[in-house]
Amino acid sequence: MNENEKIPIPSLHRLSAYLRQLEIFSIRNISHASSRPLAKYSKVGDATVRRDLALFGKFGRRGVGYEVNDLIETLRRILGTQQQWGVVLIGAGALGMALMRYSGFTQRGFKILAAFDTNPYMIGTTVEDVQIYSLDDLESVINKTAARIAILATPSQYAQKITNRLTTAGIEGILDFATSSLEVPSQTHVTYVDITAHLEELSFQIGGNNP
Amino acid sequence: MNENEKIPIPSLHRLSAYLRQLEIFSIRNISHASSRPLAKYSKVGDATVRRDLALFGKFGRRGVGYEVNDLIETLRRILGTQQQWGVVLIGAGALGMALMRYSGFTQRGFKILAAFDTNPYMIGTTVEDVQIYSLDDLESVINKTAARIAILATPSQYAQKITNRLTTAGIEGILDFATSSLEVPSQTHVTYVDITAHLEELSFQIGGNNP
DNA sequence: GTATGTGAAGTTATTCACAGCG
DNA sequence: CGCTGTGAATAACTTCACATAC
Repeated sequence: MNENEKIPIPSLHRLSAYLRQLEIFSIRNISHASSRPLAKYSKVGDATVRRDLALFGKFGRRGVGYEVNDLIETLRRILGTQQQWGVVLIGAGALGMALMRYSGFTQRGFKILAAFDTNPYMIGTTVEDVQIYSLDDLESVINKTAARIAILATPSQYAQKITNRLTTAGIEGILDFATSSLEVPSQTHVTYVDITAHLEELSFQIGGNNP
Repeated sequence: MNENEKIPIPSLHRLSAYLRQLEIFSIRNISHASSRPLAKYSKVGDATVRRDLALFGKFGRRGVGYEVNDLIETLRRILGTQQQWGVVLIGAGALGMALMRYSGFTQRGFKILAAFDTNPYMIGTTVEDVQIYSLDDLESVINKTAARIAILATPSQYAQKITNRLTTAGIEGILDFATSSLEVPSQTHVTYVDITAHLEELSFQIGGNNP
């Protein structure tokens, strides 16, 4: 309801989960969904779904639920993905390639505008219409493309130096696949994808149940 | 301290973060670390680091801090990654390729023993010593290799059916890159990596600061 | 009848603050 | 004196439960 209220991070992540689920409902031509089915896929109660949405407004109808396509639009507006975000990808190795080949980003509001690498055999080539530039051209290409988000898919040891260049060049958000924590100016946002940490979570949980 | 106490998931994830940081300290030959530097890289206070570790025991020395290599060993024992876990990879597309080529898993206790795909041109080939099998052979290879963890890197629409086969075949933990939520037996553990959700988090945070 | 939106209650997680040990 | 380990306090998050609207 109050747009300026502070949003709990767990709520924010669940909004993405609701959106994924709603997109599936939409494809199946399901026109309405109540909080119960939306909750089912997020390991929370239905009250939490309603509470999460209530952080931003009243979108449901009592006795009916939420209109699927409306709520999709609303969530995209909340998350800011009704507009298309320009993204640059640093590192065109195996992971970078996988990201360029994944078409889901574009559908969801994120367009990879350019990729960068230091491998001279790659520079100048394109992958899925994404041109690979020399890392030397990082600043100029960011400037030209007006990209605001960067995905870091480089070896960890280069991550901090590249991050410094990215923030100086005006990048406002960084998604980091490297495992070391980055230092950034306070106005820059960073989020981490640590696949190993997820595997460790599984290892712990499996181990704990097998004493 | 109490091994059977329930561990908060956020604490568990931070243990992985501490471990990453300690591995870096170890490489730099830093022998001791106090809770402060470990906290610095996890956006929490130093008391939280001590609290997280206290869930499992007393590992520090007052006035000194924690012995880096000892704590690495302790965290690996807690997380269960002193042993090597056998992992199967479902889907040898761009993402699966990237995962096979990433050497960090093996160093951290996770060994990809086999990969599966439906593409006949890939079946029978190997990538980084990992053999790619037909999806038809899923059960027999899981049985032969005794893998306990699976990584799902297939298109979303196949994820649930494959998951059913995985759990029947005895897989105990699943790391899912697909975006739809999986139904699994209660004893099976699942964790999700949703890259789009991370980008949406950035979009929200950048948008919120630029009204 | 059904399902939202929300005060109140309950639960879980984090931080404070300091005694106590090296 | 520095830093851990932890009881007590605080903050954050989730769920309950129900009045309210369709």
